[in-house]
Amino acid sequence: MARRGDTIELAVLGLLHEGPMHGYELRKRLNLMLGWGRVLSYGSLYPALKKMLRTGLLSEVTTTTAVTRRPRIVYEVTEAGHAEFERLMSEVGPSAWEDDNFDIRFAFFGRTDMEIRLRVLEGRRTRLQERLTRVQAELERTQEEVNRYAAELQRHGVESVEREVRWLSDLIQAERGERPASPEAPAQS
Amino acid sequence: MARRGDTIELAVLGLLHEGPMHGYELRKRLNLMLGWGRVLSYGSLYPALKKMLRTGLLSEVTTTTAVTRRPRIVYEVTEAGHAEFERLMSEVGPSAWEDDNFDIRFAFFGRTDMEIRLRVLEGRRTRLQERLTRVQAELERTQEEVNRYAAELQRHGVESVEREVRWLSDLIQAERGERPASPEAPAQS
DNA sequence: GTTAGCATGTAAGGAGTTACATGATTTT
DNA sequence: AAAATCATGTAACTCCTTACATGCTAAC
Repeated sequence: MARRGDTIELAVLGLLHEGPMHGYELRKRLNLMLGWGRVLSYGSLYPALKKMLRTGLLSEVTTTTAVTRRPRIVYEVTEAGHAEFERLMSEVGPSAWEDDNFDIRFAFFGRTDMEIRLRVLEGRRTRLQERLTRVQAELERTQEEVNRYAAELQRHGVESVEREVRWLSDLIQAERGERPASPEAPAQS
Repeated sequence: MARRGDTIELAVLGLLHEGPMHGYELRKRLNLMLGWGRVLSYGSLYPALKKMLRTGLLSEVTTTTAVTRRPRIVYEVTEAGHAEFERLMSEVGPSAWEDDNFDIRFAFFGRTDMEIRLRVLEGRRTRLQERLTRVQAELERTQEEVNRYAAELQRHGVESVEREVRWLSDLIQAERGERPASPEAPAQS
């Protein structure tokens, strides 16, 4: 099962699919990718890369091409790495719905089946809708709210989540429209 | 200076202002408050409360009222706690702009000056606009983007941030309109 | 030739989660 | 009387950041 911290691993495997890279560049691309607020530090990237070398998901590229370059370590994905990438991308459980995990997974959607994509999108949508229901119920219960600002924050929060739900719905429809969907339409999981 | 982890402290001080509470209830209210995804565990709340007792920000309420109740520990804010709350709320540096910190601060805006409110709102808006500019610049530079899904994610992200910027702008205008603003209008910090 | 940026790492520590441990009280 | 929920805590562990340490290369 995918633990929370597999996010970096998945991102690295996905990025390296586009071609071998060294750590410094990986960090830049990564920060752009999951870059809404979060910035990944060297202190967590490099150890992660080393671990992935140890566990055989990555291998060092033997720098045959240019001898003039300084000693930087270029990584590429191994067979085992590809397998792991596919295993992680096929996870459709809660770990795929958390914010960071979802974003990474989504970015690499092009390399999964439509069935998986739909399950992840629907899973996240359901999760968000549950949150919405719970918060709105709670809001009614505690309408003692004398606090204008707290109320405004809640309102804006609800609106943002509702917006994301609509976004997900559009994406789901688009996925379904793409191909006429298989005979046994997978509407409910 | 407010470190990242002062978030719980600020939230607890702010919530207890409404009246004494015990840990279990604080957690429920807290989770509702910063509850978009994050859930605070006992393992971090109780140690935090103990620490705040030690440092004198909170005191245990001597349960004079009901003797029938079971042994639960009710906390209230001390003088020092009130002072610390106000100190934290007056911080207008980067720590006030981070997502979680901002939300908590915003929820307690009713207990600060308009000047502080404006500075925090404007600070966050500026921060978001910077991010936006950086990401959009980066998007133009790397338009090699063959990846539909990654591009869609970026688009949605940009839109969300733009929406929050508009929200902040509305709030800032509302703050300014509330009172006709002081003679020396504080338009720029 | 010295500053700025590329590039890789390690050590210490912060902040919080999970899992464990315990017991009282209310509900069924 | 059992089960659910209220209520408080601790220990171990995870993930990550900050700060430190190092050295190469390009630009000025």
